Amino acid sequence: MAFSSARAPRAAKPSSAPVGPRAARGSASKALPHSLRGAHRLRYAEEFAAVFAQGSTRTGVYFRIHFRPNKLPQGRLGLVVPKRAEPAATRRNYAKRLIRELVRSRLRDIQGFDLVVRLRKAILREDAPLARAELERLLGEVRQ
RNA sequence: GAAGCUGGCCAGACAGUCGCUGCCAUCCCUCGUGGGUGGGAGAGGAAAGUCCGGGCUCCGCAGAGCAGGAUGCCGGCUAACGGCCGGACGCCGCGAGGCGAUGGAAAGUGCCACAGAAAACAUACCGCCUAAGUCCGGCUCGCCGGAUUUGCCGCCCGCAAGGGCGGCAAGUCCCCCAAGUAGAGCAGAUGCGCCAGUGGCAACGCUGGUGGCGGGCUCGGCGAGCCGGGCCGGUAAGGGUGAAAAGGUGCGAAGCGGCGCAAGCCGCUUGGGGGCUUUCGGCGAGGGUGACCGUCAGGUCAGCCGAAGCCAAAUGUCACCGUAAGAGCGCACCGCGCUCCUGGCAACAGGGGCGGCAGGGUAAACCCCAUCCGGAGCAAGACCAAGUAGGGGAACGACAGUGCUGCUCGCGCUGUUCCCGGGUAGGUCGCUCGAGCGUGCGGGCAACCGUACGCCUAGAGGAAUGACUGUCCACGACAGAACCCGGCUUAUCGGCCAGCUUUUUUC
Repeated sequence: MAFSSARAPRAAKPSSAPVGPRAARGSASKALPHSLRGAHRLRYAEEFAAVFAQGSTRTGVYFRIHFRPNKLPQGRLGLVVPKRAEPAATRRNYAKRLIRELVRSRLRDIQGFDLVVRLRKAILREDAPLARAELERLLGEVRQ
């Protein structure tokens, strides 16, 4: 099970978690937020665990997404790219970039949600459009 | 030009838009894991495998022995190395060059496919030899009795008692014999015998019959001799195999074989052990000399002489063995071993001399030898905040457990008592200025070293380099930092540069 990513979960303390919320104001001044900086990320193991435990799930060929309302003005993204799905480090990085780029352009769809995207199958470079379309479809289901 | 060899370098480029992570400057706020603006930086030659070596950090430092691991031609470089450089040697390549864990195989153990008698030294096997022994087979020759006791039967002699002869059965013995245990059967009318007839005075015949004896033939038993084979025994040379079975090659001479009319040419061989022995030599009971010691019996040491006998033995000689046959040599070179000289720091190379040519390979098989090796690793480790009883020090110390890489000894810890006050992935540091990079100069064949000047070149922490658009080209491989260096190995699209080699003037 996803060694590289599962490392974090255990530790995060509950007390330190709820700091992020306020940051959203700065970006809120802009019409469309395109940034995926600190406030838009899931950082702690407890946050991941909460999404897995309480969120909804949609599954496709390449991805499985978990999401849950977070009572914040912005959406937050977490990635799980297991070594089992993609053994080569280079292509694992490629998959993360692909996901981040796509989510960044669709930030509005996940506003107010914590989202975890989990890779299920290696994405070959020539299959990228397929994977991209699938992720867009899955993201579309978040708000329903 | 083409084909190659070696070394080095690059790792799509440019522009725009939207994004990501640090850094610097500045600004804003709800003051922190926040945000805005500007500037500048942002993966690799392998970042990989984690295979070596080191730095750094903590732990241990009480060691000793055994075990274990690594390395393995020589010299140098280096912080260190299993790396690099230079050299030596071996192999490969026409060559530039490439490859090589390259100490020891007379310390021991093991292994050596197939083939082969045999794969390691001692045999066994084939082959060869074979006196005696033993077994089997063949051929030839010989033998298949005698004496005696008892019983029975037959015949003869005698009036009878009884005696004689022969046969059979059982038993005993062996003077003699190479053998006597075992004989059985068949045929034939001729040698003997017997019967009948007949001739003759007789000796002696003739004719016919008979199958008793001898002889013949067949089978059988036994013995001897010879031959052959097996076992046992001996065995030096030889044994188409194989990567390898104990040196090789050349010339001359000799011999044999083949080819050729011949001259001549070609091929093969020139081995093996053994007996005897002169001289020289060794051992040798003992004798004698000198020195020393001594309890005066002798002892020790060093020379000398030395009977019988034994050993060794070049050479000589003698036959013998093997080979299709015969000859039963000589010289030289290479290799090998020992030794000396020269050159080299050394590995090693060159040369000279001597030699009874005696000993397969494998050590990335165990092993032996030499050298080196404390453990764990940045989740090391340090600090801070918040927070529960985990930790540290000292003293004592029997058992048990446990730690010190493994084992043994040994030492420590867990244990008890007393004292101290804070473990952990939440954060900060460690975290990138370093055995650093570039250029020049100097030293060195080189690896590398020294020096001057210049430069700062990722530091993330769910983890940063991407997406889209356009243009161009040789159409883009392998692949993503996680404490840091030096190496090795592996993966890899294409291309560039330098030096060199071969072929050579057109492939």
